[in-house]
Amino acid sequence: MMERAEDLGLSLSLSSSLAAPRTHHVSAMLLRSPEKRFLEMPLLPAKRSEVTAEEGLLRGGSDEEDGSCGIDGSRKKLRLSKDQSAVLEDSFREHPTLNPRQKAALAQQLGLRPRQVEVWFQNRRARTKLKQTEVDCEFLKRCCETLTEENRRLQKEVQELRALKLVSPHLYMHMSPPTTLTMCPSCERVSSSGANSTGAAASSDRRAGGAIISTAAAAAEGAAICHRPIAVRPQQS
DNA sequence: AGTTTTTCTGTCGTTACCTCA
DNA sequence: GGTGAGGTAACGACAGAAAAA
Repeated sequence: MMERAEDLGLSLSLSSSLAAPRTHHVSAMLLRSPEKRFLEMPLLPAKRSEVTAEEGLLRGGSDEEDGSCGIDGSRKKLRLSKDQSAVLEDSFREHPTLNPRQKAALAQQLGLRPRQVEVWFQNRRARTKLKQTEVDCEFLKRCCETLTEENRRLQKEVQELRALKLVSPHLYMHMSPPTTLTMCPSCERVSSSGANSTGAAASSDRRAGGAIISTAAAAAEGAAICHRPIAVRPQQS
């Protein structure tokens, strides 16, 4: 609450009551988004860069303070310096989420507004998640290929055994037929090693811990166990 | 102690600016 | 110089948790 007040003076968009920010956001949105603006305020300029300085103030006010707003009210896009990015990256590696104190300290250290640091972390988390999703996707694709290949191999084996049965039944009789093609019981959570992991780590949205847990990593544990048939074992009768 | 309201902070989806090929 | 793609800062909407009333 108190730390939140630090932001207050710097960004109007973070004002405190629920109703106020909402209405403020709405007006900001109307000024910012061409489509919605068209729906409700068709006379306003169509592009953000065409928004006047007065409207720029309505939009948030804080831009004025850091000089990121042009004379015409258009907001110049801030490009973080390499040093700033490096510090933020380091900080992110240390803790992907910031408490208000850390945020303020970081902002001060970098000469940015706390809101900017906050946004940077939000975007950084989003990027990390996106990347992880891509990795997960790639991994699952490979799993699928492996399973397909395995399936193909086993089907072939079955065909061969059937052929053998037809050609030389007596020989076949000596080797007891495979009774079952059993999938790993870990699918049913019986495995000793990774039984719990698949479900438990299914979600990669972990707020409190801050750590992003890979779904693929979780799946990997499960998959490594369950996609492999335990045995096609002749059963002694 | 339980309920409602407020505040804060997270994700998600999107926009728009900027750079580069 | 114009253009499209990709990266990313910034934003609004919304949800959920915690604190306050």
